Amino acid sequence: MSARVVPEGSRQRRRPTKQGAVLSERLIVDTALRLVAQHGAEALSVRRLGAALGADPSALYRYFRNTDALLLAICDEIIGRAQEGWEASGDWRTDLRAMGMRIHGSYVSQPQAALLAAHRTTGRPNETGAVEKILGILRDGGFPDPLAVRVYHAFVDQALAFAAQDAAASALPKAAGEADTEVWGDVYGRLPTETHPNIAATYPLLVADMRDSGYPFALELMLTALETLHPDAAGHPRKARRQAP
Amino acid sequence: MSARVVPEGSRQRRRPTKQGAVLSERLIVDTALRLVAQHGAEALSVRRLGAALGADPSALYRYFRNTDALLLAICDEIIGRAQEGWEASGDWRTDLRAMGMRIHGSYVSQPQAALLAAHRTTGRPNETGAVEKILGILRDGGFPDPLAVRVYHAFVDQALAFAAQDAAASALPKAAGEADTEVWGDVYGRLPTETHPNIAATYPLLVADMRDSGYPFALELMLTALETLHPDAAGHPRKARRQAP
DNA sequence: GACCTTACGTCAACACCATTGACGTGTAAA
DNA sequence: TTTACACGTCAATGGTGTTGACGTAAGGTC
Repeated sequence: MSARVVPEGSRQRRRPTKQGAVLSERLIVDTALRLVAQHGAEALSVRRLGAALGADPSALYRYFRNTDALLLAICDEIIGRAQEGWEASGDWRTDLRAMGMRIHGSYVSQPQAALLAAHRTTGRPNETGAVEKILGILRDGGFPDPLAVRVYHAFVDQALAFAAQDAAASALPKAAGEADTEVWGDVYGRLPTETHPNIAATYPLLVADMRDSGYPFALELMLTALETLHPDAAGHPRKARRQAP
Repeated sequence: MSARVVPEGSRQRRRPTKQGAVLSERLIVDTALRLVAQHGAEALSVRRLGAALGADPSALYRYFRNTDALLLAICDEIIGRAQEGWEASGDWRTDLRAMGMRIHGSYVSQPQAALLAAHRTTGRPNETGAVEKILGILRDGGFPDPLAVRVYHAFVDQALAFAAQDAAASALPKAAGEADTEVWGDVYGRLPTETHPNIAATYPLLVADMRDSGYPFALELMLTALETLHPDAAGHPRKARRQAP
């Protein structure tokens, strides 16, 4: 049972299932994404996916070695959708900002799948393509290689980490999500000045701010710091404005 | 079976299990943490925890409504440990850096609990305590309230998001984790210069850098940016050094 | 010390999960 | 037309969280 999977390229026989579906890697991934989008991350199981496809669950093992391989395929699809139609502007700040927001947005738009996907390295084409692009932005932007690599790492992990964080918030089972929201009113709103002076003093600001994602601001902070680290900033620390000089 | 759980405060009867263990919320949480530390993330299941305690697995449901409640309890313990023995130095850079690394480190040391808890708001004492401390660092450090709140949000979310990200890596089933690592050698190492010039040019640097967490550098970048945003930096953009002037 | 109440540990069962070896059918190539 | 084998199906294995029923022993009361 070791060589069960035939790679998609060399598949030839397309035998339909009892229920008439003709399976393919593509169809399976799409169905999985639809399943997750409709019924939540916990709805994704081999059995349910088999049912949604109109096939025996074990048929999936003809296409993916195990569920992990299937997950990686799903991840790559999400990464691909994030890059669709992107064009480099030539300014590294603009391009990094756009890339960050695209990655973050794409994952958050598929919260359930993002949760499964955000921490894996797939090595598939869409992923390597994204890595290549971001490294290109930094190197073409004038960052020396060792710095570019460190920045790439921090930048990508920040985008993915926040994406997962925000996706998780929207993907929580409804009960848990409401419980979390209530905590802000029930617990934080009632903390006395004596024990928690800083929370008490800033409570209205806190409640308002915590409603949105912290990523856009965190991203701007990272870009600000990168201005400082950029070789051009060495002698003449420019005022870090986006507008034309 | 609805009112199965008796809150820890009003427990009185301490009946030992067949194997002689006397259960308690505390003992269960500690045992769970030990189990994970010793045998890895995948060793934490109700059945295995029951065995480690010397009790029937279902006995746990006398103490926690479900595994989610158990993991949240574990989480509060982790937040608590992150702050143990911390003392404010008075310098906001130093204190933020220490707090960030403590939170991140503490979560990463308990990957599976971190995964569940990093995006939840518990409102329990250890959590509110941490919020209060970080807000204090920023406000005492001279950040005006609206900025302090925004920075707090970005800072905490970044620490938690990276913690979850890195925790996820160590919490992966062993096979999946190795697969991710291998991808860096098998796929990224073989990408040709023609299609992926930037990856090919920086590959050795990339491999070396991706082995560690991106968080420490991301944290330094955030601190650098905060120097720029701090009111003191307005007229005389100081050279952003940690040493004495 | 005897009695009650009931907390709580135990047992058995349920429904779900991923995975795999064996099997036979239908497809595509020869 | 024959043949090989890809691949869909079936059945079984050993894991998971969770729950209802049950009895025992612990604690409070007298």
